Amino acid sequence: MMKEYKSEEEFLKDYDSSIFEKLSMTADILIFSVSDEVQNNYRKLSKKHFSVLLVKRDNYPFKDKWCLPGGFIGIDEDIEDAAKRILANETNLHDIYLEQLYTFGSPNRDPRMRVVSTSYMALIDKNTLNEQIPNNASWFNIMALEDKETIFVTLDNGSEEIKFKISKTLKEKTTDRYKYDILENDKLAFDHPLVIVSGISRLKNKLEYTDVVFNMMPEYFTLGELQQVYEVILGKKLLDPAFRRMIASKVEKTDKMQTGGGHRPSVLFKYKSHD
Amino acid sequence: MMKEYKSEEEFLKDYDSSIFEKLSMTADILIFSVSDEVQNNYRKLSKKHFSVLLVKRDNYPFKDKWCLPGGFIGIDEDIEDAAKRILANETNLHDIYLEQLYTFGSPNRDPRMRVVSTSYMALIDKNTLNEQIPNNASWFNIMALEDKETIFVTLDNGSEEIKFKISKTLKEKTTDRYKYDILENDKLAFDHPLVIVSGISRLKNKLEYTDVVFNMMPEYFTLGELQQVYEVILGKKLLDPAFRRMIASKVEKTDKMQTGGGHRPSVLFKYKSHD
DNA sequence: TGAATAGTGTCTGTGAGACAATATTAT
DNA sequence: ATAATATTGTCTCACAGACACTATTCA
Repeated sequence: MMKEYKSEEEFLKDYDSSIFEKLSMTADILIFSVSDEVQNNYRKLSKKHFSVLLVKRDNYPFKDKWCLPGGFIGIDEDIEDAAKRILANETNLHDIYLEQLYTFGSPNRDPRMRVVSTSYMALIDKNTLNEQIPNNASWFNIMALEDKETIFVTLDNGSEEIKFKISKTLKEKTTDRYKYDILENDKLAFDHPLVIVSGISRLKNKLEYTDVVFNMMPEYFTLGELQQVYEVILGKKLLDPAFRRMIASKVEKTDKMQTGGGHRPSVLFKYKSHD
Repeated sequence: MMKEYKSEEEFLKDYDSSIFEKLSMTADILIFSVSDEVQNNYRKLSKKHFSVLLVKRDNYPFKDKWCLPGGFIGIDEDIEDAAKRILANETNLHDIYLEQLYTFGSPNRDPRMRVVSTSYMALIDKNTLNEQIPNNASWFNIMALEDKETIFVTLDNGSEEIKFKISKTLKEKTTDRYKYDILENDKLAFDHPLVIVSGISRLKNKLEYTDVVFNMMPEYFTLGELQQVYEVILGKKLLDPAFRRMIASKVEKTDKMQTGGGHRPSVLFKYKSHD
């Protein structure tokens, strides 16, 4: 028989929080950015890559595999604060664009015990990274190919290549939501291939209807560079005039010019808020 | 000094999962639907309302306040499975549209202890509810008014009215993401006003670019009814011809007609997948 | 007949896709 | 001069907003 309490205070004094078995939580962060490839042809622009920061695990479980920067959430720590803490650990950056993505809660994600993980996406401009990233961390360029039912992803940091394959199945006919399953994966720990794929998908969508891209850009940029960033994340070429029309209201022309390439100089723009 | 392990198996055998303090997790579900208001004028259509299912708490904490259907997640239970279990508890429905929304993780959401909650949104067609909902549950019609910085919500189940007020602040200039804070709230438990508001916002967005609305419709419906559902959720009137153009590719005319109102009969349509 | 809803026609403006054309630089 | 990128012009087509008009029912 349940005891009758007269007030909330009385109830809380008595409350035994151990009646439900508790679990551990982590926050994992997709730190996305854009990298420039060194270019020797003096005429050509340096090619841009879409990239993500991974960390090599130096401990079990999944020792020597790569994973997303992450960590356990403190018992009195807000989840988003935990994400910020982890982000600052890796990059020493603060006040960064950070968005909660999805909470992964399959019972056997982690071989140690029950761990639920909330994933976040951070968008950074690499130029603001004045400090070095930690030894065990590395930027991987992302190449993703996608057909109706499969996603092929290759991550490349210049010396190592990580490939994995994900199947996608429409969850229901009324939406564009997919259930993702790992088909092939050697080098990534946990279910992080799923986290990466869902993050890429979210970012692609956000590019189309928000201004998030400017979180990955320096203060001044050319429209050509900006277009390249869109193209490399969306994975498709865009038409110049259409792109410029689309972006026109979001940017502001400055009196600075980008010169030095063996071609017509380009006006430098900056982000203009408001719409 | 950390012990050196030779293999993952060896490591796991030794692993002590108690080194991090664990926490509790719940799943809370926004069960959205559409209700018909009884209508006595034989000519008029019955007015539709956007509605959500709430449960009256019969226990501390927040005794006698209303809250979203929810419950603790079992130590070996997938979060989404927990959400389905809770949904079935309240409605006895299965195979329902269910979407993860957001994970709320402020340290003091729950006065008992640290509880992180993942919220889900379920969309149902009330006509498929053959069983009664539980005694302590009730459908509330949603009326939401919104200006630049505040959201006023009134929930009404016919005999009781719940009002609350939320402030919204743009998180950053590059997106349309808002930080919500509760300004006034008497009758709802926990941070559920925030959950409700973020769910409404998500649903509004989804209406515009997916077919989720059909999860709330019966198999056969008139375009007038369908338009009313859009209008009542979006909180604005739509123009008939524009609405019909927009919806045309998603529905299929049937040979059934809706008659009996004091006005021209209406063709019954059904959802047509593909696009 | 009239209130109420169902359904269509059409004008206009906006904006995206497509392609062509011109402009400017360093070597 | 030439390769490479920067930038603009313009035609067409699709589509959304707006408003007007016609159709059909039942008390």
